[in-house]
Amino acid sequence: MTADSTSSSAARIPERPSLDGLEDRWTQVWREQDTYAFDRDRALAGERGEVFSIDTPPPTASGSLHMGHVFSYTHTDCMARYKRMRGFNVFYPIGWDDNGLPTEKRVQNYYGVRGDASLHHDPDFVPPFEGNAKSTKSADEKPISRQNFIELCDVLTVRDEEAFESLFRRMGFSLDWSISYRTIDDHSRATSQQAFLRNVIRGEAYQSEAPGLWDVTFQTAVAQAELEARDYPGHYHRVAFHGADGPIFIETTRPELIPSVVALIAHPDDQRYAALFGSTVTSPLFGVEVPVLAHPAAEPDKGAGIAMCCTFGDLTDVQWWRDLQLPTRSIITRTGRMQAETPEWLAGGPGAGLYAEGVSGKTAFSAREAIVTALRDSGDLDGEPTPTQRKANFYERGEKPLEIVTTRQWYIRNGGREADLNAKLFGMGQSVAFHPPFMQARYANWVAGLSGDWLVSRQRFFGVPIPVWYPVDEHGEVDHDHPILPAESDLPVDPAANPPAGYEEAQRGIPGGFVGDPDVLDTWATSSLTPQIAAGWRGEGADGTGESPLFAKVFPMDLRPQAHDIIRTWLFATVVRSFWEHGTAPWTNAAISGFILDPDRKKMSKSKGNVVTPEDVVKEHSADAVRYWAASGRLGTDAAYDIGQMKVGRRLAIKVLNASKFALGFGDVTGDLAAQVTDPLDLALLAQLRTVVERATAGFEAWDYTRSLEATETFFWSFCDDYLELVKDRAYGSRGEEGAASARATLRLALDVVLRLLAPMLPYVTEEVWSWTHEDSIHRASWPTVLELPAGGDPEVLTAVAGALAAVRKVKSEAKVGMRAEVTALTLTGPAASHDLVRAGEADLRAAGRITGELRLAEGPEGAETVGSDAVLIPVEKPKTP
RNA sequence: GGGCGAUUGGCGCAGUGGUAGCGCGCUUCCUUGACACGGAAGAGGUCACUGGUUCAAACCCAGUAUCGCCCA
Repeated sequence: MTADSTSSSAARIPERPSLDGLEDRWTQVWREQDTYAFDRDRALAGERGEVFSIDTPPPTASGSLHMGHVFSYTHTDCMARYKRMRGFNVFYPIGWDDNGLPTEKRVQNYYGVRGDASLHHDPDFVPPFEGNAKSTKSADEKPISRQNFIELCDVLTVRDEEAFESLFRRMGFSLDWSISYRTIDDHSRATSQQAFLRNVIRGEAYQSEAPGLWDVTFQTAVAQAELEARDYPGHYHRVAFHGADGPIFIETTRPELIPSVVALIAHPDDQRYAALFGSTVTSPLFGVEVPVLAHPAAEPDKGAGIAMCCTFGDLTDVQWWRDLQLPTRSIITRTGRMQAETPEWLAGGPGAGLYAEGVSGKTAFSAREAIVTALRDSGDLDGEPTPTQRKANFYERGEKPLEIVTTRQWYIRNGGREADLNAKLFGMGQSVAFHPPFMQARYANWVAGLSGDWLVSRQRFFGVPIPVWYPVDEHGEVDHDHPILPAESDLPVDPAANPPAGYEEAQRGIPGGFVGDPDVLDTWATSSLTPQIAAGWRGEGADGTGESPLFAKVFPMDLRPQAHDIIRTWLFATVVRSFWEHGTAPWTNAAISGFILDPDRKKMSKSKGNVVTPEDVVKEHSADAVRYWAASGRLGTDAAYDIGQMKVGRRLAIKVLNASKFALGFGDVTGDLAAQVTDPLDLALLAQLRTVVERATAGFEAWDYTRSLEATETFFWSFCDDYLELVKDRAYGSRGEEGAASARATLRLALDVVLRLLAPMLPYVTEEVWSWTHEDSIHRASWPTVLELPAGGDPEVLTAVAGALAAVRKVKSEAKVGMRAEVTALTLTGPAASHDLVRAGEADLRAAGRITGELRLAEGPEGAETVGSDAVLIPVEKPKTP
C-alpha cells in the first residue's frame, strides 16, 4: 500500500494551490524522467501479453492543428494511461504523415514555388517567399526542380511538426517521443518500398494500362477511396442519333464526348428500345456507326432512358466498356484538353473538319460549345439544353470534376475484383473489435462496395518513389513487362536519381539502358504500414533488413485509434497490407472517435470560419480542462465544441487541488491506514468507493472511459460536499483521537484512490497532488483495486446521514438563514430503516448541521427521502460592514 | 436510392422492461476554520410521432418524420 511511500507532507502542500504553471512543470518532469518510456528490454524478455501497443495516427503536420486532434488523441491517451497503470508496458509511438499532396500544397503556398520535373537541381536555390507569398495562383509560382522542391518539403514539415509536438506535450499525451518516425524518412521509405516490392514479387501488386480517374488540375491519378461525389451544374442536351427507322434521342450532359461514342445503351427490360438491341445507329455530326446494346446499369427513368457510352465520360462508361467489350475511342488527355490529332475513327468522316477546328486541343468547355453549335446547325439538337444538377466525381482535394484517362499504373489487389479475396478481407475486418461495434458496418460496407483494385501510383513529387526501373530495348521502347527491382538491402531507392544495379547512370533513357518509374506511391500506401514502420518490421540495423526482435512483441498491435472518416482509407488499407504481409489483421481493437462539431452542430472547417485554435483553448482553460471535455465524448459519437464542459473540467481540477489540500492537511498520518478506520461513517465512505473502483474499472475495460470518469467524478463531488463537511469537525480532533485518526486515515485512503481513478483524464492536477505525499509519478502507480480498501462498511450509513444533512440544509435554505445557523430543535421524518443509520453518524451530522438541541427522528413512508420539520433556528448575526 | 447513427427539461448529455436522471444555464439564499474559480435550496421534461408486444415501454418490434455521416 501507499502508506510506506507516504512521507512528511505538510511542508509540500502549497498555501494556495493553483493550476497555473502545472503544465510547464510536469511536462518537463515527465520528459526528464522518461515517465512514459516504453520498456524495450522488458518487452523483449517478457510475453507479448505484457505489452499494450498502439498504432498512433501520424498527424499530417502540414495540416492545421484542430480540436479533432485534441479530442481523439485524448481518448487514446486515457486508454494508454489506464493500461499503463494496469501494469502493461505501453508502446505508444508518434509519427508524422508528411509525405503527399497536403505537404506539397502547403509548400507551394508558403514558398510561392511549384515543382517541375523537367528542371535540374539548383544547389544555391533560395525560395522567393517565406510564408508571405501573396498569390496562390500557379502562374505566380516559381518553377523549381523536384529535388529543390523536396528539400523545401523537408524543411517545412519539420517546422510544422514542432508546433504539433508542443501542443501534444502540453495536452499531456503520454507518447514515447523516442519512438518516432516521419512517413518520408529513410526508414519509412525503405519500409514502404520493401512491402511494395514483396507485393510485386508475390503478385499482389501489378501494373495495368487501364482507364482510371484522373485529376486534371493536379495531373495525377486518383484512387476510389479518394473520390468525393459533389453536385455539379450542367445541362441536358437532347441529341438525335440516326437509326434505320428514324432518329433515336439520347440526353447527355457532355455532348463534347460525341466524337468518342462507342455504343448506345438501354436497360434490357426497357420495351421502348427492345426492338433496337443488336442494330446500329450513326452518331450525329461525325457519322460513326455504333451498336445499340442492353445493360442493366442503364437507368430507364433517367433522361431518355437510353444513354451514349463514350470512352470515357464516367465510371458507368468504364463498366459498359468492360462488360460489353467495347472499343476504346478516348479523346480526353491528361491535361483535360481534347487530343490534338484528329482521331483515326473520325478521319475522312463528315466530322473530321469539325474536330480539327472546334474540338482539337480545346478544353472540354470550349469543345462543348463548338459541338452544340454544330448540333444546332445540323438539326440534331432537339429543343434547348435544360439545366440540371448532376453528381460528378471529384478528387477530395480537387476543384474540377475528374476525367477518365487511360494510363499505365501500379495497383495493389484489395478485393475489388476478386470475390475470394474480398471475402477474406471482409473476414479480417470482422476479426477486429471495433469500438463502438457499429463502426464495423462502415468497414463491411466499404469492402462490399469496392469496384476495383487499389491504384497506388501517383504522379507527384513529395512521396515515396515506386522502387522500380524498366529496361529500354534496342529500339528505345520501354519494356514495362520486365521491371527491374532493387535488393531489399539497398532500400530506400529513388529510381529517378539512381540507376539500378548493373547499369550506369549514363544509360538512363537510351536504347539498351533503363528508365526509372517516374511516379511515387499513394500516401496511404505508406501510412498503411504504420504498425510495421513503428515496430521495426524491416529491422533497425544499418541496412535495415531483418525483422526487429521487438516486432513480434508488439504486432499485431492492440489498438488502432482513428476517426470514422478514414475507415475506408487508412483503416482498410492497413488491413490490406497486413493481410498480404502477415496474413493477419494488424490490430485486435479499433477505437473510432467522432468529429468535433461547432456549437451549431456544424462540422468545424476552415471554409466555414468556425475553427478554433487548440493552443489558445488549452492556454485559456488548462490541459486538464480540455481533456475533461474530450473525455466526456464517447467513442464513435460526434461531440460539440463546448466551452461550458471545459469550464466544468477546470472547476473539477481546481476542486481536486483544494479538497486534497484540506484532506491531506491534518498533519502526518502513518502506519496501517486501513486499520485505523473505525467509524461507521468512514467505513461507509470507503464501501461506496469500492463500488466506484469497480465501476470505473469496468468502464475502461469496456472502452468507455466516459462512464469511468462519470462514476469517479460523481463520487468525488459528494465526497467533497457531504463527507468532507460531515467529518471536518471530527478530523480536527474535537471528539477524541480515535475518531480523528479514523477520519484522517479515511481521507488519505479515499483521496489516494480517487486521484488514481482520475489520473488518466486529469494527468496534471492528479500528479501535482500525488507529489505532495509521494515520490514517484502517479502515472506509474498501479490502478486501484477494491482490495486496498477495508471491507465490511455499510454504504447506507453515509447515504442516510448525507440525506439527513440535506434535510437540515433544506430547512435552513427555506428559512433563508445561513448554513452556520444553529439548530436548537429539529424533527427529521424519514424511513424507519434509516433511523439507526442516521444515529450511527449523529455526532458528525450534528457538527456539520450545527444541531445543538434535540434531534427527533420520526417515521415516514418507505422510500421517501428524509425531510425536516419543527425546526428551531438561531441565525448567525451578520457582521456589520464597516 | 442503400447503409449507419441520432432525436430525453433552454443547452450539452446519461439512462437496453419496473415510480424520468446528471451537468451547464436559470431563480432564491449563504462569504461556515480546503475552495466565491465556492456552497445550499429550488423551478423546469406527457423521453420526435403513430401503431404493436407486455401486467408494465424512454428502453423491445413495425412504420413515419427530422437531422447528421458514409456509400451509390
